[in-house]
Amino acid sequence: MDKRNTAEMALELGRCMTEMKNFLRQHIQAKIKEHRIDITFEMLEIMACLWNKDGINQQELADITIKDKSSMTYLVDNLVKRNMVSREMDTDDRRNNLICLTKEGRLLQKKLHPWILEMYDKAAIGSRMSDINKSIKLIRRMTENLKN
Amino acid sequence: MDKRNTAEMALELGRCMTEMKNFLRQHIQAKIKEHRIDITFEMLEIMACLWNKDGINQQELADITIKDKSSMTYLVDNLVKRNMVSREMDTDDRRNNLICLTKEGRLLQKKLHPWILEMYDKAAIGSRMSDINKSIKLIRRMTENLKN
DNA sequence: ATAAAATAGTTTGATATCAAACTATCAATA
DNA sequence: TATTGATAGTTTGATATCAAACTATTTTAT
Repeated sequence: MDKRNTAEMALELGRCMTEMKNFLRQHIQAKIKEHRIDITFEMLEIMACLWNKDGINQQELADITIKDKSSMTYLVDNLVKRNMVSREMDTDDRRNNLICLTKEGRLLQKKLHPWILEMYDKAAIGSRMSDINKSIKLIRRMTENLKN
Repeated sequence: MDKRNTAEMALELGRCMTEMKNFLRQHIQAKIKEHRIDITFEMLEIMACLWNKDGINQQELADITIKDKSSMTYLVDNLVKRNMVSREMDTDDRRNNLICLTKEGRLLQKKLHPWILEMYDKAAIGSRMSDINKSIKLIRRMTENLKN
């Protein structure tokens, strides 16, 4: 596909990114189903953050996952219902809900986290770290450009 | 942000991509509001396809925009309500709905399309076409890896 | 010290997405 | 030509997103 100018290429880049995310989503959904786990892809995104760093607040989770804070209320509600996390009051700043993994939440990590990393590894096959890094920088610059 | 392995970098890449898309979305939404136009970002994605090639069917639109075909039914319904497009029966293959721009749809193109391209141009400032192309290839390879 | 601004979270209603089941039409083939 | 499979589109119900208005708390500035 030959694009004539940078605008068209940026558009094509956006398309690829969406396509990749969709495939990733489908794969992970399939794996979740295969493991008979009652959770969605979006909830799993939250869990993955917590496996990395437990006990952070909803806003931080929203920033990391690039989601709206009202979506976060919704998703955390659902994770609480599934006994994966609990909301703990932050005594230092009472505006915060600290989201903490339950025992069940950590159990899920053992089951799924290695597999998720493996999936990303698979995606990255044949790509040099320096090249991935360049792409990250490129996209970050584009985002910055849009901000101004 | 220093990542230790390719899996983490692929993850970070995904994050950047989502972030960029969100910013783009916000900018475009703001512009739509400024112009007092009754349309959403998602509907505009469809319109942009049609400005490029009019009279294609819903499945093709879904493939280009990476959307579900049921989402397409929904979005085209809404564009028809707004008099931006019409559904025309394809006499060669009666399974197809050919989606055609109305006069109003083409009028919107004059108003918004140059501005949208300008927005992508702005995003691409400071990036070489060859670099954008490398990123596209990288992401396409990752998607291919996931397929197998 | 207090008023104003910023931040975290919730709620609401509109919009969009997704998967799965369904209808209608076309294509392949035996 | 009759059956089977593939494709385009719709419908449904569950899920997720988004913006905007709102409450509660904390921070900043006067």
